[in-house]
Amino acid sequence: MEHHQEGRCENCIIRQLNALKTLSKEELKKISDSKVTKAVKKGETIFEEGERLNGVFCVRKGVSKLSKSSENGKDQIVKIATKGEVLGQRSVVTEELTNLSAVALNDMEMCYIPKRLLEENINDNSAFTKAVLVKMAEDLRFADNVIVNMAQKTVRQRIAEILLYLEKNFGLDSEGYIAMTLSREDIANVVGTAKEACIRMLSSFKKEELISTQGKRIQLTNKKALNTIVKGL
Amino acid sequence: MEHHQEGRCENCIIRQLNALKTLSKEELKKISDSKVTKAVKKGETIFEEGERLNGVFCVRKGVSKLSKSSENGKDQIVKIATKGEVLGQRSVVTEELTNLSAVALNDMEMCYIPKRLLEENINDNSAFTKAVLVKMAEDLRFADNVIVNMAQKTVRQRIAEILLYLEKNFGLDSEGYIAMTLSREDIANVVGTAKEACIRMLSSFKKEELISTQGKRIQLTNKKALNTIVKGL
DNA sequence: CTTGGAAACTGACAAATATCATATTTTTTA
DNA sequence: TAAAAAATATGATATTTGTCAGTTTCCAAG
Repeated sequence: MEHHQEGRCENCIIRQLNALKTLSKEELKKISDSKVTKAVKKGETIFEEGERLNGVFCVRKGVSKLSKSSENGKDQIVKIATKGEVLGQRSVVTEELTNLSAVALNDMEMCYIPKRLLEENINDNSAFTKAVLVKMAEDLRFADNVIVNMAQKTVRQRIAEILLYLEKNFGLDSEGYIAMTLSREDIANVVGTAKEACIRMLSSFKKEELISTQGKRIQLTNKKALNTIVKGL
Repeated sequence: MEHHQEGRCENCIIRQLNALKTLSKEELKKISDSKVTKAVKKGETIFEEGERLNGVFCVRKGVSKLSKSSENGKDQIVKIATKGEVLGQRSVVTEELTNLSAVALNDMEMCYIPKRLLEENINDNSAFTKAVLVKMAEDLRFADNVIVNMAQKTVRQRIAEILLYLEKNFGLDSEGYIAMTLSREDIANVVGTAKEACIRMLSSFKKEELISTQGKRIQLTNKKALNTIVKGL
């Protein structure tokens, strides 16, 4: 990972999205002075399960997957984090080792903010703490929903769901394909199934004319039907 | 549900376990004066998915299941909450409708603390906010682990796991059975499978002499083997 | 007690998913 | 651009899990 100083927190786009927005100009200045901007290339690891984190990473650009490997060696992607998301918050809050690994899905740019700068705010600035809390509460709700989906929905339903999710969150490229491409294996690791089962289901969707593909790019051609599948009909 | 004033927050046992421990005597007094103690009988609903909560529930006694129903009508139990747990925190923090339903698994006793009393502290008392935050961070880590288990482990592994979990968390009764009895259906709803599959797996464990049962009570007779199963061998 | 209803259990079968083997296509790199 | 590597695709088969249709056991109310 390459490091270089650059940009001011006061002007940071992601400030609109995360808890930093509750901080005053002076507080931000302080953080800005010690934060480090890092560029991470596609495929590189940002941190790994079990590491001790001494700070958090704000995603400025690019997309990262947060995953955990189970005893049998398979990876489970728990979350896909994009611009404005903060990685490693939980470990910093609880002072525990990381529970998840973070890997860049494309070229990324992120700010590393050392823990000690945040600790002051978490301990004394309740507006900041509350903003972090609200974010975590939302993450928890999201996680609970994922649990229900994993437990109660079929692979077919879950794959339909992630396709709609990807299009909704990343939009389309100039040719109408979902702007974010995940490998079939990553898709499988998000929905918790085998790579082959995932590929097969995509083929089936293709035959049913719900999607079309070009290489790893996917286009949703019948969203209404996909939505119906998600609901289990 | 029956309501009656009773007990002081200053003396509350659960104060040791949750964020209330960060509050001063005066702040606790204030809460104590407006909180309401409620008795909830086995099977009764504490709140239901989609309700607006105007406060939180501290569990003083008994056990509750937190569940969410999926589109196909099945229930998924996301968490089992016991003494010291606070229900409804997330909805109060985010000002959203509840995401989960809470139902008593046995006779319970809980304190209802109106939202407005907590809001003051969440907004101004950063030690309190941080305590709530840390708790939520732990819940989130737990939830991420559940996602991985659901996605990557077999029903056999997950049932072995919940049996060990129940024994570890609730201990044994006088005859060596797990002190907390869940119906087979509830167990199925925790591990995300059909009731029949759950019953069959328990029968199989019985034949393999890993457990023995009496009615709905379960005794673990070979924990080492159960642990091995959880790890996938 | 006894008895009616719920919960637990079992069997048979269907459907979904995993696994292994291999072919084909796409992407990367030399 | 060709060769190598990686990703995608598909077939065959085994395993797991779900569903439906019952029977048996348990337990609480009368």
